[in-house]
Amino acid sequence: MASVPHHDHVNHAGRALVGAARDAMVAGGEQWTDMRAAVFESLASFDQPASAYDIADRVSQLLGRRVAANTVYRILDLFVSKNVAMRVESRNAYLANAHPDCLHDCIFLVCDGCGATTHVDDDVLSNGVRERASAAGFKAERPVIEVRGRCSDCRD
Amino acid sequence: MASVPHHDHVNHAGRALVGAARDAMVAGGEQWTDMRAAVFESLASFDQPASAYDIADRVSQLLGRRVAANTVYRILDLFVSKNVAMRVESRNAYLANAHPDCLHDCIFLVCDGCGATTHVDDDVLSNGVRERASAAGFKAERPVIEVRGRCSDCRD
DNA sequence: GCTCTCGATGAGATAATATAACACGACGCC
DNA sequence: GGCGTCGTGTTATATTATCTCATCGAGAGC
Repeated sequence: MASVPHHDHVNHAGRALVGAARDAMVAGGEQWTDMRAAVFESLASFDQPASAYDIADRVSQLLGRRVAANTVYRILDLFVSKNVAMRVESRNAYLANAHPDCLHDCIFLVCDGCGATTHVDDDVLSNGVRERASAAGFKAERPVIEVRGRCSDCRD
Repeated sequence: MASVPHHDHVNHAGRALVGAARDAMVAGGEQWTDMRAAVFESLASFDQPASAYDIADRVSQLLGRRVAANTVYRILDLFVSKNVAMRVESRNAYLANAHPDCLHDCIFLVCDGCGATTHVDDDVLSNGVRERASAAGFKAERPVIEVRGRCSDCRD
């Protein structure tokens, strides 16, 4: 598989992930409030893309009080804009970003069997998509590349 | 721009488009009922991706009676499965397919200014995405490549 | 300390998108 | 006629997303 581009970022995990998210937010001029921390932790605690409502439930549990969806949406939108979370369009769901510090157009492999979603980067491909858009006179702002299919565990 | 792959299909328009859709459906072993024709015509009458509810409204108008969303969804799902329509995931909306007879993974350029969505094909890119998925042990079934941005009319 | 403003959150309502459950009629087949 | 399948109608409900306005606290300027 020598031809496949690799990714050698540190993949922040657990509390380190939270720290990386906080740093990225602060670096972007945003506050890191308790609520935002709670939303991020909840988001990161899923092993699959989570809907805003899933997250709202988990945040509510975490904080011991009811947190409304719109609070969660506001924060998720902010996270996405700061590259701390990513939205999986074809599932209307969100993922924590393991390396917010580095900017890629990412490619999601979304398993229709188990829902697991893996995230790969391939700048050659994503630049190709951007170039293809430019060639059509289009100013690419946010490429969305997601592949629906079956992960290795869920193939027949 | 000689390096950009082209597309030389006949782009069916108007009634010819409807005919192509009907043929594709029939070829796929599906019926072409009045309701399906009405949904397809309504879909094709939009110059932008249309939501199922937009379509339901237009079908209702066309038929002079109330047609419920789920009827439209059923038919749209069928259309998508037969490649007669396509779903734009990042807008929760649908487009008629101008050449149902030929199968591509398509790339949508979705303008966040005016909503216009153009459809390009680039088998080199889409195969690249499929290969990238395979390399990760993933069985690609439906690649989704959509680019959010600004069309040439809506750039600053 | 006081007040002003601003950003963050709370609360409730509502909109927009999508699916479920079940009934009914048309049609083909036996 | 009796049965099965397919397409649609009808109603209800689930899920996702946004809007509006109120409140609260931190910091700036005085």
